[in-house]
Amino acid sequence: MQTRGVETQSKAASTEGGRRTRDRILRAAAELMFKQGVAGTSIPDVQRHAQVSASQIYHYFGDKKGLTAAVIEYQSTVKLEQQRPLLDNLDSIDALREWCERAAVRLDAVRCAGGCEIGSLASELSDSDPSARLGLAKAFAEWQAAIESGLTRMRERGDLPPDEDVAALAVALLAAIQGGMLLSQVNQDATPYRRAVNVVIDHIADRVAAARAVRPTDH
Amino acid sequence: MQTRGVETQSKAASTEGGRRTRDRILRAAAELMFKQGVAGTSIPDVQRHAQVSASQIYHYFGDKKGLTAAVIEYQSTVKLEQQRPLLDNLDSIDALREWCERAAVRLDAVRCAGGCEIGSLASELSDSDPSARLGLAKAFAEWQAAIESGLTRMRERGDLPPDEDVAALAVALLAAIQGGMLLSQVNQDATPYRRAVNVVIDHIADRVAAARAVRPTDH
DNA sequence: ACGAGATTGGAAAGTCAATTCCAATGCTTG
DNA sequence: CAAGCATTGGAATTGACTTTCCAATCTCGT
Repeated sequence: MQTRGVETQSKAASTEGGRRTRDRILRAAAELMFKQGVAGTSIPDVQRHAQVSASQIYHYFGDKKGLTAAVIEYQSTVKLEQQRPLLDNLDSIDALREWCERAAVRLDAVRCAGGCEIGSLASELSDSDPSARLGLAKAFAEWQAAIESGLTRMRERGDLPPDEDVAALAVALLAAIQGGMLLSQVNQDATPYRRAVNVVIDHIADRVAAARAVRPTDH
Repeated sequence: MQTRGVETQSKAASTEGGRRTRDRILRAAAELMFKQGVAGTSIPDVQRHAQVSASQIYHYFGDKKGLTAAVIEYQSTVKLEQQRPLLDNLDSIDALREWCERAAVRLDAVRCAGGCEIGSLASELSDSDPSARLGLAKAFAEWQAAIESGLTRMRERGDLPPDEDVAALAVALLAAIQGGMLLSQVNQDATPYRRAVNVVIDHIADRVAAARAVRPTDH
């Protein structure tokens, strides 16, 4: 429980029905804000999509900013949870490739619409909504930490050179994912994403090879 | 002169004064849309900033979509022109580093606000405005072509292996730039951008080393 | 069953944006 | 200079959106 300033805070639901309503609103808002952007999503839009009245939205989320904040938190946790099994085991080249390819398949499925759920929100809100920016920074940090943790294990295991800057590699991979998704979104084709990500992973693979060269046969 | 559909087209100015007005509007709109996003920039905003009346904007650009399209074209050409001398000579590791570092310095100067002029527009408009998407895709394509062209020269010169996939490297660098700028924007710190870009350039440098290994002493 | 708080519907206020319109002024060309 | 088009100012229209408000209705513990 952090100290909050004047910011609006969303209220939890007390009853079962309320919980379902709140959830319905959140899901609808998340979907719409992803597909049309935050500014492009009006409260009436959310009302229609979630089949609720305006008062319900304002009851649970205070105002649009509160709803947006809730959507950010929702998307962050959802994306993290979806990838949890993979995210916790990014300690091999194959695992990295598998994880990134999973995202590529999703891109294909939606014709690259929307790009990254978090990235799109970040681009739209970072400069205008400081508290949103913090939430998004946290989401990216968790992602980065997951990658870095896997790379660190590889380094400890000797798959990467002892002096390898795994933090830089993690940032580079995250950037490749975000930038790749943006390029794919603009081109409506997942190829740029795949290329960008694969180049970075190739680079990591080269580092693995470099580590092997020093300790040729360890396992 | 391309075949246009129902799209609004911006009208050129006939008089000198008109030209200056049109320019003032364009510059103001570009700046505001960059700093606040397209949706966050209203026509009255542009009016105030450019010191013009509403009719002048509608006179020269038809409607907001037309103004947005003009801004996209404007930003594309401006960014390209700004970097022209560097862009045309991206045929060495040093040149690549210099070019990317130039952007990093700009990021520092604005505390990473706004990210990339083109990237931000791309993220906001790609899914909602098809013709904007095309314009942005073109801008990215020109950038990618410039990088690829430099890398191709390096390959022809023997600085890169003959079978090196320079298109993939170019996309990867562009993605690192875009993704890195996004991460830097969210974190209000240019470090992520620098790390992401440097990792990719390091990778290219490794490839140069690989090419040298095959033809040790050529020059 | 009763009362408090939770939840809901829907109207209404207030704001602001996009766009249109028309009248006025300026410039250019014959 | 006079007609004609370019340019400009500013009001008016229209519509949408955010948010508030109040009067129901519902739920739940006691």
